[in-house]
Amino acid sequence: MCGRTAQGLAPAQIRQQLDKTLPSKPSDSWIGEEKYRTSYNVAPTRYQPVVRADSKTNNYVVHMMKWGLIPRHIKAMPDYNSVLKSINARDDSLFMGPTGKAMFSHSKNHKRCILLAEGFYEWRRRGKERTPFYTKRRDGGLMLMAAIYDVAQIQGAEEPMYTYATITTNASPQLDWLHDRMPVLIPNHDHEKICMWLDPNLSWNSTLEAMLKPCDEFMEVEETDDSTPGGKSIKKVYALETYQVDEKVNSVRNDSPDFVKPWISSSNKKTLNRFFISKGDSGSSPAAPTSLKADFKPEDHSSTEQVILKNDNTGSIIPKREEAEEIKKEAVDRTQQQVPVSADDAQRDAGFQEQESKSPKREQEDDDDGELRKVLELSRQEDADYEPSATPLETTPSVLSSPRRVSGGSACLRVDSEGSVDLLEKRRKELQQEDEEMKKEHPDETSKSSETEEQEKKEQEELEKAIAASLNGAEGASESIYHSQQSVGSTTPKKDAPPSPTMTPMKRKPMGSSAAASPKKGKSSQDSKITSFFQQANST
DNA sequence: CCAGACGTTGTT
DNA sequence: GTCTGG
DNA sequence: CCAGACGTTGTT
DNA sequence: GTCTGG
Repeated sequence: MCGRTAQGLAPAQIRQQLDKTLPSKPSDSWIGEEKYRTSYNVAPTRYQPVVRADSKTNNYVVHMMKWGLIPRHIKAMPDYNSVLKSINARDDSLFMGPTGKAMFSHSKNHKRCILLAEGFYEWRRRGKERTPFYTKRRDGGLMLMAAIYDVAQIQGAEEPMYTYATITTNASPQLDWLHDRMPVLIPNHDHEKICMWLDPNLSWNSTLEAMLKPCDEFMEVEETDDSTPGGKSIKKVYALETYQVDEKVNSVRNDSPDFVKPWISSSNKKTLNRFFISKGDSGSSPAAPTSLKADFKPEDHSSTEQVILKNDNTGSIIPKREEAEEIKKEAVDRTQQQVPVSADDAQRDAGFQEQESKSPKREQEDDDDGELRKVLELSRQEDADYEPSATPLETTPSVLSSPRRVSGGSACLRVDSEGSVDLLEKRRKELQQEDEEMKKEHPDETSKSSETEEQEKKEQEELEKAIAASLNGAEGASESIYHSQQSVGSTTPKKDAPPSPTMTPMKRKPMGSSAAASPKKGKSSQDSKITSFFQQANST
């Protein structure tokens, strides 16, 4: 996960954002600034700006580092695969549990840093199909991705090599439709946490450990209440928004500001259309976020809902009927010509084009908008009784509360008490047993056909959620958390925290005692590669 | 003491 | 480098 | 992370 | 399939 990021800000803009974000003003020095290139398609092995503490100047510095952690004791250039495998560090690898890991110990104690990204890409997988989605902060602020770095003296290289790895954790309930992992984010306005994370003299402790959880940040937005004309209220929405983007982002050779803008795929158009034809709705439509209470003004960075829904400060994010046509049209136009929609965007786009002027032109969108126009035409007719769908996602909470989702769980991995692994193991066995019993009692439900059916249904729900996210930013996702109040990943540092019933499926076994119980897979070839990774160092 | 491991993701 | 296992 | 390449010998 | 390149 999290193998691609975006950072389209100019250095001056990054500095400006940083001033707002860091507890103290960072030093003006930006190590390796000449390596910086704005890019909306940042892949592993590329240099990116991270913030770290500089113990010499006792200040924060921005430092261009290479994505893919190479530990300090590596002396020879590691092979390609090894580097690739170190672009992320799992949060549970950092815990000092019964099976503490050696590899990251130096970094986690003394070399924590923050990657300065604007957002990250994630590919949603459905079978062999991969669809890129982009996730960014709703307020357009910097996305502070928790990371660790290290300095390696590679034989033959003149300069010491600064490399980093972002830390991953379980996906939040708002994002787990997309993927089961996500980067650990540090809340932009929590100076204390930022300060602690960057403190090189602060060794690993429970407070730091508690930061390693899925993003559960919400931000307040003002909404106008249609049922009470003129009335305004404060609503909390998830701090991140996610939407589908252009598949051109797949290839790292491509780069464009368009990659971080919403993109409606033709396969989604049909489903999209259903939202607009949604019928049988009351007049109580959810309102739009009109102004953000956070420090970042919406006009600082293009905000998706403004872009797509042409938010006009009068309130409703759900378009009035006549507006709906224009919105849909605009969506078409965007997929077709991808016009910059705000002055800020235009400015940024211009800057980007200037920077990338010599890069080959990407081919014009070959979209079959004719088909979409037909669909829209159709919708216009069927649309006589168009009413905005209050919550297109009303059907989706079942996804979150589905029993299947409950099986497994890894949250208690972050608990470092003795016996936590046993607890986990126990819980896991319980769940497995439940699964077995389910199969016995309802063999039909577990039969392949109905399973496939269920899968398809789930996928459809997810698709709708994805599209809703595409249209409404995090609006839809935030809706779902109201229904499942428990925040999945917000594990307390408490030692005996029981597994949460809403935990996401466990994809990985705990290491150590329990892992020893199951026979290891035959991956000797890989082992030898791993070994070579670490031995290259010591051999010289 | 020395030897050996040390990573992630995606598959199903 | 640093931790575990023998 | 995804896309794209993936070979040798002998000749000038 | 597997490896490298970006």
